Amino acid sequence: MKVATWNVNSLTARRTRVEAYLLSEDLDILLVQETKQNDAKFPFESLRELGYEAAHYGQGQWNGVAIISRVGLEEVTRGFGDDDPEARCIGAICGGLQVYSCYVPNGRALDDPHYAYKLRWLAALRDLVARRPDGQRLIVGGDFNVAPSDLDCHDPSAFLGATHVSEAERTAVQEIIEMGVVDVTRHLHPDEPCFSWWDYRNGSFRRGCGLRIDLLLVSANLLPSVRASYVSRDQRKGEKPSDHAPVVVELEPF
DNA sequence: ATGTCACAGTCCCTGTGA
Repeated sequence: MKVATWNVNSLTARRTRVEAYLLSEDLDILLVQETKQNDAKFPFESLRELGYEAAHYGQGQWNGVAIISRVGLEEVTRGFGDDDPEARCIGAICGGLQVYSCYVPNGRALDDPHYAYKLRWLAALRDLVARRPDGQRLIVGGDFNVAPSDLDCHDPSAFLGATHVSEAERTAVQEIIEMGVVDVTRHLHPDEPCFSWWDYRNGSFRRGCGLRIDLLLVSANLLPSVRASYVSRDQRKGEKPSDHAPVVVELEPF
């Protein structure tokens, strides 16, 4: 079983790339963020021809999250069941896994109301993880817009006073992890940066100036099944890349 | 180097968000 998360920065602009990646990577489940399209535009038909079902929570030109699966897709949930007005979380049961695709608010700046919204949003996600049923196999994947530690940032000194690295954001992510999930890429690669995002500007990718902000949080009961986790860096290369690369986890059958 | 994308509307440029 192979599961990936990918902020595609517009599925309209990235559809061909996403479809090619599903096949080349032989994915069972892809958790997508920033589709930036409404449900009417989502390529359900095209994905079906490739053997995938999909569920989409779209919001016009902003946000938008999806789950693409070839191992079943049931019990789809949109949002947290609270009053979040933005399309940032979709859940489903696929192949015996409860999966969520999450697009955590950016925050913009520490003194911006969007930053407070980001912290509230992460607290709501923590509560969602906390109240899962005993024994559930859970994967929460997405663009967290938080670099959990300094190893996840190419230049921590350049980010002083910025979002993505603040103590409150890191604490909020840590509080989710304390609910019994594991940041699986970091768990398997304790010393490598494993960046997943590089700014389009400044030749950031070429210069290695990235962040690790796309995470796969897997419930601890899945750890014995975990075989590998890695970043598909090649997807940041070539024609019209997203500014994010996909992050993958491979699981043995359970 | 405030250096790139993608989107929608003001519609072939500009403002916004990332």
